[in-house]
Amino acid sequence: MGRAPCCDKANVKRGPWSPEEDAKLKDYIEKQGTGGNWISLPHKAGLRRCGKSCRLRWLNYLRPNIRHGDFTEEEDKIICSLFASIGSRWSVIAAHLHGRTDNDIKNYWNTKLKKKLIATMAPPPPHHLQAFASSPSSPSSSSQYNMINSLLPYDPSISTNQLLTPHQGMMMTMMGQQQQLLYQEDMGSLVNSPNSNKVIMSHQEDIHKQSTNKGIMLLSDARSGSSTTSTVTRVKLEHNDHHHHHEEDERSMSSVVIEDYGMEEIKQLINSSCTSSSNSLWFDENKPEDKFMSYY
DNA sequence: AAGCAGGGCAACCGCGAGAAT
DNA sequence: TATTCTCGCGGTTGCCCTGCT
Repeated sequence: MGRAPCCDKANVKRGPWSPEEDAKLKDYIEKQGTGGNWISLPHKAGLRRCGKSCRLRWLNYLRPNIRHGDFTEEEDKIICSLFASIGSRWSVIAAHLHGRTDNDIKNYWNTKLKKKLIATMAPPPPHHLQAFASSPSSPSSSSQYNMINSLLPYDPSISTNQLLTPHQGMMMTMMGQQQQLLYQEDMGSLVNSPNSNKVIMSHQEDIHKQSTNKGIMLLSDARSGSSTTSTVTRVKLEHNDHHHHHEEDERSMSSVVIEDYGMEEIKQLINSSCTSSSNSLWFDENKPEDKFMSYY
């Protein structure tokens, strides 16, 4: 059984807000407050709107001290740094940017900042690029390096070192929420898993269960099937044997396929660049166990 | 001038979490 | 303890504007 709708959709107005509606809502909230109940607010305020719509309109547009447009470089830094460390938790990022809304930041990231970041990186071929693990510790291009250095650090309270080290724990805290791990025996059949979190949770078990497989680890966004957010972003050798029984296999597979740019790819760009400027913290290609452990 | 494509942004949708009952 | 309700969040959609042909 589905969830009951929050309002009678047939009797509420949808679409863009008129100045009159804005004025009604603003006036009501300024005088009465929200009363802690957005569902009943529109009726009290004389609006034929869904409570959720009112809330969104107030939070993203009408409430005092909202700023729109013209993100500063400093704000870019903050957004990129936080995105690299916590992912797409826009509300948290917004909390660090006075007067900005999560929606604004999300839109800004999706439409401008992400592209800006990608454009600044040395653009790899979009498909079947051999990269990353094949040269994980090589210096970034100067443009990439400069871009990232211009982005980090953003805040004395969150230093570059804090952001990047101990990198594995922090990055995997983030990735544990956002990414999935899949094991594929065949690189030609890469697919996204609908059970990403479970895969993360049971990762260690799977290592043992699948210890006989020559697997690769696939990382991608776990949240949606959107082409912009869940594209296969990175395939990297999964060192599936902690006891180094398959070193030959590993050597033969030490390469990465980047299928497309998605959210995770951007994070990787940010972080791989960060690591380049801090002595390659992602993993040490000479330590196979690091290839795996860094994703925990 | 008209049609088209792409970008930007406001708004909507559905879900999870926590509070209330 | 179970169920219902509400809020808040992130992802997605669709409209409008602008630039190009």
